[in-house]
Amino acid sequence: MIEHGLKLVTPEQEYEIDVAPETDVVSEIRALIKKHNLDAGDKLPSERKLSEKLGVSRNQIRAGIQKLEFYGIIETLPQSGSIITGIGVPSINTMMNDILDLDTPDFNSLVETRVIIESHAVQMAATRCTKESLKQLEKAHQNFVDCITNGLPSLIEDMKFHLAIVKASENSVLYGLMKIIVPDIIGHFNKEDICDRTQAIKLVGEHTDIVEAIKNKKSDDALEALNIHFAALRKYTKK
Amino acid sequence: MIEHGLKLVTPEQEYEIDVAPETDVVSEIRALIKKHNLDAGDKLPSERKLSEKLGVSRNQIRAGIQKLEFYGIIETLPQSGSIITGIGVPSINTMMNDILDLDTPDFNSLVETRVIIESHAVQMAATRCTKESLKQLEKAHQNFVDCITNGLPSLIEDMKFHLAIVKASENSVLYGLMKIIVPDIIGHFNKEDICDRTQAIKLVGEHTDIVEAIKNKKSDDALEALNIHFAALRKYTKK
DNA sequence: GCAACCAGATTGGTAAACCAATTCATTTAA
DNA sequence: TTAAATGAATTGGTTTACCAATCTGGTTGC
Repeated sequence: MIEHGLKLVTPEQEYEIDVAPETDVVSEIRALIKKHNLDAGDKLPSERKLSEKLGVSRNQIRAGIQKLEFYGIIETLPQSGSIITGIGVPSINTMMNDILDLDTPDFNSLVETRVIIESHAVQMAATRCTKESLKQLEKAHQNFVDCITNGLPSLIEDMKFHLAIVKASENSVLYGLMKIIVPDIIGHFNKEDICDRTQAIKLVGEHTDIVEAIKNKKSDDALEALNIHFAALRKYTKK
Repeated sequence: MIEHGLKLVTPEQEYEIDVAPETDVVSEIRALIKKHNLDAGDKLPSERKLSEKLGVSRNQIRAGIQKLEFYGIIETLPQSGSIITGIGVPSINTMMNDILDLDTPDFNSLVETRVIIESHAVQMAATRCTKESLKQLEKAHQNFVDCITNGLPSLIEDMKFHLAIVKASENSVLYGLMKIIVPDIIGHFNKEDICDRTQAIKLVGEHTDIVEAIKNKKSDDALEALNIHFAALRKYTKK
């Protein structure tokens, strides 16, 4: 059964890459979001309005919205409307469970993969990150620090920081994959509910080291700083 | 605009991991596929039949089928029915374009990411692959060899082989991510249409080296063999 | 015997009507 | 003046019925 997941296509068939159906409803809606500068939390026009505005049936609008919802870009509330979440990350939990036959996407695989991605990303970031993504990285770092100093839950901000690292790698695919993984990481950590003040402060220092290394274009230092960061983190989770 | 992709959630909210709605239609259909031992090419029962059988409205059935179709698990033909493709890999092309605002998911990022994933996977496979996944790897290798010797297009089988390597790493997440990437790799390579007999034979040798290294649990050798393989491949694509 | 053909049943796709929950402006009572 | 109450309008969700393409199986004509 599982092997079916491996089968890409029978050899004699031509492999058809599904090129997007062009003026797709999804694209239209996305364009509309962009055009109206809709932010996270804003409401989308009602399905009927969209149906009329885009000149397609409400069914198609609904299909598009459902897809967007699956992506995690919007969330639709019954009898109320669809709002923009700005999350935009499908959880690999459900996705993997649907695509593969994974019974339990194990945490070790998750962490292992995360370490692989970030280890490369941090070096790539140090060698080639742009001014813009560096700025975003520092901003994410600052947000994390603020969270810690104010005693607020910092897990999300922590992941955002790490996401910013991968983004700074300027590798769009790697960034995309990281985005797919992140919700699962957060989910697993949330279960264990890690929150230790002294540890948190240590994390800030480690984050700072990483940022500094990237800023100074020291690829090796960045990797080392990341490894230190992960070592602490790993020991902490291996309880 | 793009930054929205980074926003996971506003700090004050609780992060809600979407646990699957249990007896989802998708799961039911998947269970049905498994139960009836449906293979690729087989037809799914009609929407109406499914609706009656599962005791839910046809709309829900349609939604589930659409999701399955998005996953690439099934394909639905108008006025005919839905057939099982067995592909089961969503194209990151459309997905990334929808999730992020990537205008052009660049090929370099794709290859770079692939190299990263496989480099680790091949080592992990050498150290910890099971008898079962090793068997699958060898089978995939044999399929590729057959394709080459028969002069058939081998790109798909090639990717299946590499997929089998990652699967042998016994890291489910890494395997999942690889599956997401593969269609795009195939798509890009298809455009360039690489098919050189002498090159192909060389590829077979390189594949063999990789398999042997994994079989002998030689992690370093496996990585080296993979690097050689990629070096040739890269030079070839860098035209 | 065999191929072409032609209805009727079946399919996924679509549109419209309906439902219940929510929203929101207006009214009403304190 | 303010806050609770109300009801019409609006929302997403669901059901229903219908459409056109397809498939199926038997019949017809050669």
